[in-house]
Amino acid sequence: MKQRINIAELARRLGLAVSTVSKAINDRGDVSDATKRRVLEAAEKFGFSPDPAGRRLRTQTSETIGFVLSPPQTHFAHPFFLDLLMGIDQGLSQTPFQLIIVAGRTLETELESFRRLVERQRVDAVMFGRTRRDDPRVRYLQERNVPFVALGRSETGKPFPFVDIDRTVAGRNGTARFVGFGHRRIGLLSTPGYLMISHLLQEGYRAALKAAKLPFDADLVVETSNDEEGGLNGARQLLAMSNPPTAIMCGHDLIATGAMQAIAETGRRPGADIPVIGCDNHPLGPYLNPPLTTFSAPTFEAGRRMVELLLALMDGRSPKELQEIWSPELILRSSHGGQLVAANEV
Amino acid sequence: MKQRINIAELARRLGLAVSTVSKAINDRGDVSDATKRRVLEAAEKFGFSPDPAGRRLRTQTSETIGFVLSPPQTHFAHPFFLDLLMGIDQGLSQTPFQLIIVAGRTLETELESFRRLVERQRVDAVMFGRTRRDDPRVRYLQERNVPFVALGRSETGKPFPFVDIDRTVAGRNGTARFVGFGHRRIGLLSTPGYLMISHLLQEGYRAALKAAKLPFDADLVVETSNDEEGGLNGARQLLAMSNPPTAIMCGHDLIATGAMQAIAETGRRPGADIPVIGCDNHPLGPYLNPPLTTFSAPTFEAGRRMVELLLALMDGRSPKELQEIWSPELILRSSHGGQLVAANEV
DNA sequence: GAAATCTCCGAAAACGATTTCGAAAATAAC
DNA sequence: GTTATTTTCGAAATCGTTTTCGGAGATTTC
Repeated sequence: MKQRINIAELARRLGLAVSTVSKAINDRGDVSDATKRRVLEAAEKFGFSPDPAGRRLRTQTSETIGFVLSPPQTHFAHPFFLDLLMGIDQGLSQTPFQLIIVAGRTLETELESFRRLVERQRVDAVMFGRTRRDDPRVRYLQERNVPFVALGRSETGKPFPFVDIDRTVAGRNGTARFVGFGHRRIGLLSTPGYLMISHLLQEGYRAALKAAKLPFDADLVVETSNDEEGGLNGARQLLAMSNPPTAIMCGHDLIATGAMQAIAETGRRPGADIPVIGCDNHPLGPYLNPPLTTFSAPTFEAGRRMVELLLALMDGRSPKELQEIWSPELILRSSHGGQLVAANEV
Repeated sequence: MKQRINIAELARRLGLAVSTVSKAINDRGDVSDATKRRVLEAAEKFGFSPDPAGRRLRTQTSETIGFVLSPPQTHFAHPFFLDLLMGIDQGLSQTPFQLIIVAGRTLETELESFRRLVERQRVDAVMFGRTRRDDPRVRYLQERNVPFVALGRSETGKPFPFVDIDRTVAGRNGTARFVGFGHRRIGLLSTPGYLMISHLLQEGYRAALKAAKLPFDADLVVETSNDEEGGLNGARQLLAMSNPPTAIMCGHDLIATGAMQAIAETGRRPGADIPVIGCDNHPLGPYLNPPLTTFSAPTFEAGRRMVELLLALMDGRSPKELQEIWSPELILRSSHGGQLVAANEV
């Protein structure tokens, strides 16, 4: 292990005072350009960089932000989140902040993860996703006054910064597209409605039905887990109805994947016989059978933007002006069914 | 923001000395059970927990370990790594260590990420994956004497701890299975051979050929990028040969996905006409067309185990006894082709 | 050329914990 | 009851940095 040098030693070698060296390195005023240069060069030469422990102690800032992976993400599943992480990291790389991640184990202990993060580890800020309509995490963080930004909005508490990829437009436009193709009974496979994205998806779905003056049938929407298995089971349930849907809108590509499987099980062709649309543009979507029509989800960009919003927030900007809702775009492949009616989307 | 209390204030309220409180909290000897209990209760009551900044400064340990995501992982792709991360986090959750992750941007700046992590951020240890035959990261970390454990072995430097999911057996058993079905020209779609996993895969492939007394044809192995597109292009190249392979072994399920696409493009049926086997048990494998035969990759468990190895290493155990090679298991679905010869795997 | 004003630099005080080492109190030994 | 030994506690040093504030020395102003 190479010998490490501290600021006092560096000052000694330079014949300067510690304070001067510190100011030079942190570019605070009160030090001439000449000595600043001299210090910087020496720091480079001797491989000095301030020990974060000392700095943190003095400045009372950890220069870390915490990210909590929500419980249902455990085990495989969503490339989505990896992409989000990469975006966040990308954004953070321009700042002095470090990203520390922890995975919430279960829904019950999830808040505990937040507490550990802010009360023990003392991160400067927090990020998370999978917001819920009523979200205890939002309440907790606002109560303790810790800066945070979420992926997704919520109905909880005072305004907070977020980036939200709007599931309403996915629900509305997807459903409307089916309507345009002449479908009158459209199934919706969604994750539980307490999740914000699911709630919004269902809202969009209803809005599209209403616009088309179609009745809402509660039996046509089933809430499942956000994975292939959920899609499989949910679609089986829909298809077993006496009056089954003729098209299925899904809250996620993984759900759509399972749904197409279920459709194939009944001897019908997913896409051609029963069209399906998913959400979030899973990378393997184009390789499914048939290739999956879906809605875009620029997760990487969202992550990067979340960092910007967080920085702005910590810089004193008002949360209200730090809320962004992004519209996903329809990505047409072929699972959405025939080209009967060409362009009829809302 | 709730008022935070420090150890001095807690000691004052208890009528004890700071040192006593500290010892009680860290369970160092030299303090009676009675006062220890008293201190612990008071800490709980007043919501005190030691400021990590102070502790780190004094103990000269950061209690963080860094994980570097390798560059090619950027943008979507591998659920693999998320799973690994979850495993690592799971393992770490029993320890005082925090996980901080950074994403190496490009191969050139990757070492820079390591340097920042150990020289500036001063993590106590490091983890990474995607080892290479000649791996500068290994060299750097060993040189600086920082504890680390890798996912995958390497040919670089002195022994170090790792968990390796053995690609040799995937290459050998996959190829052997094709041989058992009577194939004599077997294609191999691998990632570049400087990656350890690819090198091992190719070794396994050659071993199987040798065992079956089949000639090795360099034209039959093509190195591509580790994603769907790589598989697509690689398989196109193989199929365009004057004497194309009749079966294709792939270094990853994503590659296999692209390969099956390429096969379908030529009007042949992947699986039935040209069988394909992948690696790493991608969660969507069962939903591909046809369902993908692959090799298991218990990434979550590997992550958890890596943490245990790391802890053992930091506890003074010799690196040599902290190396584990796990054999992946064949997961039969149907893309490996006909049941011509029933059970003929090695 | 003296006074006023700027520029730089340095001494010392935090920040909050852990750890060493010596002292006091409690217990044991005789 | 005195001494020896063990147990329990406390004072102070230390980790490495940033920041405040005062004081030289250089520069300008009249």
